[in-house]
Amino acid sequence: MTASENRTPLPKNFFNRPTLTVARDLLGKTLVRRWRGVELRAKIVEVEAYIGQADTACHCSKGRTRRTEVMFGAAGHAYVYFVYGMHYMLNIVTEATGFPAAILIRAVEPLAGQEAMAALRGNSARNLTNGPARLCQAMAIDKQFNGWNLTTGDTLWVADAPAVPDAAVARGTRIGIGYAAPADQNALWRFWLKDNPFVSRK
DNA sequence: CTCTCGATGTTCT
DNA sequence: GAACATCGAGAGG
Repeated sequence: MTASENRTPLPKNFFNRPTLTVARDLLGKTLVRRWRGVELRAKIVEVEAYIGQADTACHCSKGRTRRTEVMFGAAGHAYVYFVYGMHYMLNIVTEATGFPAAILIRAVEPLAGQEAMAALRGNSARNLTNGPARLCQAMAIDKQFNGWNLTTGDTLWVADAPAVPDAAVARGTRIGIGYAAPADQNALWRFWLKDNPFVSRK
């Protein structure tokens, strides 16, 4: 088995660390989804961190509600939410139980199962996985995975892959958070792989 | 390439 | 009732 075919799920301890560290280390790892007998695989190429109740960009800044409950839970679980009346977003919960934080997966690069992904997106779609809602559609990720344990290797998980060197990592501000306080809008909490064509924006 | 705009339903005020 | 961690279509350069 080559590194690109690794199925070993990242353990809870990988996610139970400072969110910015986890975000940076998630780059290059493999998102795996078993769907109707097909294994969909994609490399994580862009992420954003949402950290704690003091972060006004984070949903958890509104407190512990039915929606944000998962973020207050154990690391390594999925936080999937619905926005704009039509889009799902995939996040991974980080840090200790009781501290709300998560990482939004913003873009991935398809590695296997591209035909199924294209069918899920609608075969006329031009952009397969370069956006948080697009990748959810391409990998059949919806509300059923909210609260899903991503560390067991069942149905949806993150597989280990070789670490990405610092020279390949870029960092900037988060996207689509104009409602947040200026300091939070300016935080460099978005990470992506330099020059990767599947990143959502330049 | 850029931009503007509408879709659509859950969540919280 | 307003806002929303977005996307795709359509108009224009």
